[in-house]
Amino acid sequence: MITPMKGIKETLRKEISNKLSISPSDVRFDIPPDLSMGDISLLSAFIIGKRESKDPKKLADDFACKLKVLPFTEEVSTKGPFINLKLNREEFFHYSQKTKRKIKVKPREGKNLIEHTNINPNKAAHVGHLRNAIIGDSFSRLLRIIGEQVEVHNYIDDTGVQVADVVYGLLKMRRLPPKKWEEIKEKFDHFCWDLYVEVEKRMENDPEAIQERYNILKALEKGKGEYGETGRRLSGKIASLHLETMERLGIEYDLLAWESHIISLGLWERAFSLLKQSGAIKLAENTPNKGCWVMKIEEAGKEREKVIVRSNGTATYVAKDIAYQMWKLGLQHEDFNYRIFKTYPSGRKLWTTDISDGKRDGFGHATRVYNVIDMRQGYLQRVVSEALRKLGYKKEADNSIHLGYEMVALSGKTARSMGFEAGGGTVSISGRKGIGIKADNLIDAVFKSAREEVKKRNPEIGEEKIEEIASKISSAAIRYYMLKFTNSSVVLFDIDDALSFEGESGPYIQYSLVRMKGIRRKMTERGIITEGKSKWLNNSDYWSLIHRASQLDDILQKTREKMEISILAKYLFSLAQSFNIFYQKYPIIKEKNLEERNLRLALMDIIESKLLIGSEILGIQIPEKM
RNA sequence: GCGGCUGUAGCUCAAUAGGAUAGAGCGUGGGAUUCCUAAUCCCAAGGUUGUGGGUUCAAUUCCCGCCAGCCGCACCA
Repeated sequence: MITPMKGIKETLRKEISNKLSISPSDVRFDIPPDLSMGDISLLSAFIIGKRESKDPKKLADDFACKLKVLPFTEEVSTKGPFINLKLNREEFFHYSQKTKRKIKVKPREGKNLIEHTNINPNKAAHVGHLRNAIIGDSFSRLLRIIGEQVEVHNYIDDTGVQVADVVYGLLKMRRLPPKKWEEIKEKFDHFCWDLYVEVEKRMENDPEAIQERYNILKALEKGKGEYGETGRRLSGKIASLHLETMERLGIEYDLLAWESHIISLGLWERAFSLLKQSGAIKLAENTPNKGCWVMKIEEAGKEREKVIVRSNGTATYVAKDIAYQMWKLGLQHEDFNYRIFKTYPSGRKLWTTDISDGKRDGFGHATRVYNVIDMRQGYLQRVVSEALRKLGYKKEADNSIHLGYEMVALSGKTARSMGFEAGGGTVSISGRKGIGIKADNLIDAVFKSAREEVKKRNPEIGEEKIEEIASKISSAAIRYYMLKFTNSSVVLFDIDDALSFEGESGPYIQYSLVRMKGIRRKMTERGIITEGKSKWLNNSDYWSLIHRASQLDDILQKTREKMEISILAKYLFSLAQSFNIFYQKYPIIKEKNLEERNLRLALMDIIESKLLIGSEILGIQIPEKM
């Protein structure tokens, strides 16, 4: 239940359950549709009435009588079965003022390991990858702001087929070994994007190429020879380019974890023996999977078999994932070495796993692991967690959390504008076919459009400053666009919508905050000084603003619980909107009445504090001017 | 075939654990700037919440059937 001011709600819950002699879980709050009815509504009469088959209206009246005196509360009334509380506005206002920067969500114990991005290091990142990284990054920011321990990992599959394919393309189709890569004029990952499409076409009907790919694949695991070396250079170079792309949107990581290191560490061997020992997997004898090690999975009352180890003895993708998930949760003995990969301008250090050199450090050993992966992987994620359960790690299985979201597809209009076939409907992104919008290109386009806008509005500002502002605006626009949809909704990526700086968008929130800054600046310029304390003046517009602002803590808690950043995004937009409406009606600097002016300023401060907390989580930076 | 998700305004999406009058943005039509930033604000039009039943004081929300769409169900990653 979202109600204003989390702290007050908890006090009320205790008090009410005492006075009515009902269980605290029967004390359920809501917000009345109109604040003239009350500020918080109490739904207990419904719940208890239903359970004890009593008339809820009578119960409500009865309860209301017993609740004459409550903390923070001025008036208790009923409307049918609803019990509505009116808070003492003056008291609430001062409380809000005092606590405007505090976050009252209880941080959970233990370390959260959040793994996101995980892009195959063989070609440029596209808008689908952006959704992943932005959701993962915002969720990390949320937990960190709440005060929890967070470690962000980016797993890099440098031994997979996708890398092998581009190695094939570079060496066999283009004759471009690493030392010739500087001849490539285009951005390297963009070059590989097109090359990958060509390779995929070749692989469709060239058995020799397919055989060669298999040889490359084997070489990648060892990391030796021309193939191994090229693969290492390729994935290293592209992973770095991905990091640069993400940095443009303010996304940073703590650790890069390389699949090749996981393999050479031998995590799978230990997991394999544990799985055999515990009986979690069995050697199939009669089924179609004869000769494979399989795990029985229960799905909708039916038993299915999932192959974990192939009949040729090699481990499948899920198998390696089980082993690695165990490492993340501290269930493996072996550990990597680590060294610093790069230092961000913020001073934050990005580490990388290594095996040959470096030192040991305390990565992993997480209490909770959030794997940010799209929903198509839901089945495999369940298999991983089920494997942990079968190994007896029940708690760890519960803490292996799939933060799933739907994929990004191109809207028909956008797909056609880029020259892709798009019947009437939408078009799925496909790296293989080269269908998609590259992340860099999107960022460039939004940036360019933002720069024009800033220039137009602020002709006096220098080029460098303009670019700084434009980059903040474009980043906010893209991030908000990717965060405003619920996880379960497929994002129909529309380039015009993504380019928009108006309406429900990141720049809208920035604009509101920039205006607030502007008001404060103007006041200083004009030498207008406000007295320390502001007095509460009753006005329902003022009140509804405070009421809305005070919901932030509940929103944060719910966002964490549901792992649904869109809840916070929507709330921040509506809060910014409330301020804009308020501001239109109630000027601040112009206001002659000192008490009114001071109060409006105080309200602005409260809204600003809440918006700043939220913007930090969404990864929206606030420019000086817009 | 089995399983999952989705179906809400012209379009893209919200709607808290079943709550009071289903809300935003875009688009459309009209309006607001001598005044703190018009990337803003105001007004209007726009809905049988896919469909048929059921549960109840109350259903967009829960249950069952049907229709439509998307996604999984590899000895691919």
